[in-house]
Amino acid sequence: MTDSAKPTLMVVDGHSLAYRAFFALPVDNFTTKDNQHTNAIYGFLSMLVNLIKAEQPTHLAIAFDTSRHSFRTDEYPEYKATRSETPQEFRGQIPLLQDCLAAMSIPVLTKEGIEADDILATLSTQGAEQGYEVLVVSGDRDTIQLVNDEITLLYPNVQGVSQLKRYDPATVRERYGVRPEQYPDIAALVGETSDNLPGVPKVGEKTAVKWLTQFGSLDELLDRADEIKGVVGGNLREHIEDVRRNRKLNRLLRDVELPVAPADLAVSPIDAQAVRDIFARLEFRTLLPRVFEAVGAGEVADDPATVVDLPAPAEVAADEFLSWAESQQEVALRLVLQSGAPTRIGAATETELRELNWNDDAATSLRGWLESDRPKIMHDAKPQVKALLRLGIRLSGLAYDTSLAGWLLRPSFPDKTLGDLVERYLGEKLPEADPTQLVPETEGATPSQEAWFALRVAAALRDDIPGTVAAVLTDIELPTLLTLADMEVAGVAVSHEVLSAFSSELATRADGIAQDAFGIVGREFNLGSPKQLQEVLFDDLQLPKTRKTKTGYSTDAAVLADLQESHPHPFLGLLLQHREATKLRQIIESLDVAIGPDQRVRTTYVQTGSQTGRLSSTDPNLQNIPVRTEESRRIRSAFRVGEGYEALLTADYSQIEMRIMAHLSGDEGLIEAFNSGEDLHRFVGARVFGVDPADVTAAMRTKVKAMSYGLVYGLSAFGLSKQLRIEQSEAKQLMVEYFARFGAVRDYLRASVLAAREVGYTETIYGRRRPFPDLASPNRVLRENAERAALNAPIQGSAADIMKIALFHIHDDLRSERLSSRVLLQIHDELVVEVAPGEWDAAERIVRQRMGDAADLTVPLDVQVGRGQDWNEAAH
DNA sequence: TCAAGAACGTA
DNA sequence: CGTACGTTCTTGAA
Repeated sequence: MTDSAKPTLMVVDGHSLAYRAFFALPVDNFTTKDNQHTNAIYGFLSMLVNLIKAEQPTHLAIAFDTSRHSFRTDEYPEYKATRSETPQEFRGQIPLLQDCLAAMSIPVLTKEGIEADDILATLSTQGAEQGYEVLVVSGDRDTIQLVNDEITLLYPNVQGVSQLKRYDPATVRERYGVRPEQYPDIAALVGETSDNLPGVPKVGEKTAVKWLTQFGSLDELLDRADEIKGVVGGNLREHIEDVRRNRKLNRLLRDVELPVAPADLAVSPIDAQAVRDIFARLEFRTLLPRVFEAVGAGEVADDPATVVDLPAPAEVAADEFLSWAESQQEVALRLVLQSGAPTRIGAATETELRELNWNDDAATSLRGWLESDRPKIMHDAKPQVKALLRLGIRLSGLAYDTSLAGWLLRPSFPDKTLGDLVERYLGEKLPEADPTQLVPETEGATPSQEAWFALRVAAALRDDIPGTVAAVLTDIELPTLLTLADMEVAGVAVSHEVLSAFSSELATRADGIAQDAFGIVGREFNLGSPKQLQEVLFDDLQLPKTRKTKTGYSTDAAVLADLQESHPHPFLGLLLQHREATKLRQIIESLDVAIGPDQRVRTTYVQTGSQTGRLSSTDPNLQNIPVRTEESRRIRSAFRVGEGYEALLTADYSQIEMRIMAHLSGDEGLIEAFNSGEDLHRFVGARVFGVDPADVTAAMRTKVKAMSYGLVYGLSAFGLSKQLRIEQSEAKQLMVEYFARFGAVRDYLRASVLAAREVGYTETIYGRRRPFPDLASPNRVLRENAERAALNAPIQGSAADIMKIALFHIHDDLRSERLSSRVLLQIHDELVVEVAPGEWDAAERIVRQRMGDAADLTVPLDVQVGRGQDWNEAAH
């Protein structure tokens, strides 16, 4: 059908399609480390690449509007006047998008006072006349008028920019019932709300089409308007001038003077390096190969980004490796592990790669160098450090960890693998063996090659990372990493006997409760299924519907408690008890299977696991072992002192976040509270309620306590009222009283969010940063969520910093004093230490001193220490 | 088999 | 309509 010899001209309305992409793609996933939004750019380019690949245009141009001002607004100032202002986040992306297009050698066309669609109309008309197959890509319906046998319109679906609908004359007739050139007549009659062009009231597409068919043309219709009967006829006669105006404005200009003709738009080779540079800046990784693929395979082969010249690794003997490593200023190091043991070791400088199999001989030869302070760069060092520790080798000289550095730079998008970082910071591809193939087609990188990549990523990161953040890496994170490695290798002793006894007790109880519950309901069902539970609650038992969730109605504990209050029912109590028993059992079960042959449980701390600087703990998570209820603490009593040790020591910071708040806000009342030695909530309660500290009742204390804690999270009167189960007005009043006494706290919180909006990130006391692009979001929900998180981040993050500093100092002190006592667990503001016989006093001294002195705040850091044979006992 | 959602444990 | 996490289970789609 199409003449393959015919050249294809594709003209695109850049503005309208980028705008659609802007709303289609979540901004969260498209924000660079310096808070540049890129969703519109990415969405547009992604669509363009698909188009180029599918349509193979020989000639291509993208047109943009210059501003909202055009000859149409001159003629009719209200034109498009109702459109809300385009968000700043969108407008800022247009110049960058144009830079991308320039790098891809795609002409960008604009003309002052002319809209993109007029440029499209002019070029497509010229193209059709000059024998091109023309494709118009636009999200503006006015371009339908351009469609003819030579010109096809590609129009985005409602879903977004990924799907484009093809309009040729037949499709237009099918969809709108008229020939393409008649579409503007319809639009003139119906009007276009988005352009603020009102049409004839009560006239929709159907009527318009009927009239046009009847009268043959718009002019004819308007001339004989008095022939139309009824209300619509009157409306038409009344709005006849509007229709003429609409028709005038929606006619696209086909004779705009342009500096280029279709022939000048021939697709030309892209500037691979320029594309790589700007994509690196915008942090596009997956797009790069797609662009190269779309523009032709020839370009890909020549492209250094996908085919990096890997230096060849030199296989050496251990002693050779050693003498080479010792002669280098700084090397990157990589150990390949299998089941937690090294199998191969590689190292690299910028130009030289050395590697060998790991064996006893290698261990003997390399131990000295590994344990020396000679600087070593690694990626995700912790597992490798642990592997060496298990062999009795204590790695030292860890100078850089690219995984940690990447996380510090962008804590919200952890680039997990070295490959991720290589793509982001080098714009290259780390060769990876296909894990799904037994005999991979592509070779993966060897350990020294991976080290070589890590070395170069480290260099790139060192350029990017701000000074204070770099200090957090060296002064806090790297020493913490080495400490965590020891803690993870040590593990904590857990008694299977204690756990399994409790577990079977709970199983029996859960079964009993379930039977009772089934008795009440009259049938058996799965209590753990929210779906079945809803049937029972709202159908069988006829209880009122609760808060909605995405999939139905909530049955969470808070909701059930409310329900129990308003509509008491024995089933509800049983359900809650059943939940509690089964939950505890689950936790016990997962803990039990994690107990190793030496009776110890080993967690993995994920150092890059949070956006605030906290650690997270997985497999199993030892940071969420129950503690709230007396019964649940039986689980903690299964964590006990290990063989050869004397006691467990627990040490926790009391109210560290409120202390940081006092420090950061400088609130004199709060500072006094902490210096007075009085119980914090009692002191605050006395101030807020205007009574003597001795006269603060339990209820008063509960209220100010909730308020104080809530502050750190950015609570609202609504949230506070819900938490305390009091009227919203009372909660509001409580907040007013609170801030009347502790106003500097509110001032600080406000100022800190404001400052974060200015610079785009928050900072802890030590300079750890967390970006918050959404603080500038026009979307209220997003913005307010960001505000609460931004308010919390410096506080939670500073607490995390302080604990890390205390932690590695304690670890280092215990080692340097040649003590066998060791830190086992960190639970955000608490440490668990296993104390060796005779070392209690020394251990306690070190812990108290290092935790108390970890930071120099305007208020003291209070540390509570406990001792016991198990974790529960030690907590007292 | 996998992903999403609900629920719930901790600080 | 209060921050930060991880795990378990169910469910529905693949």
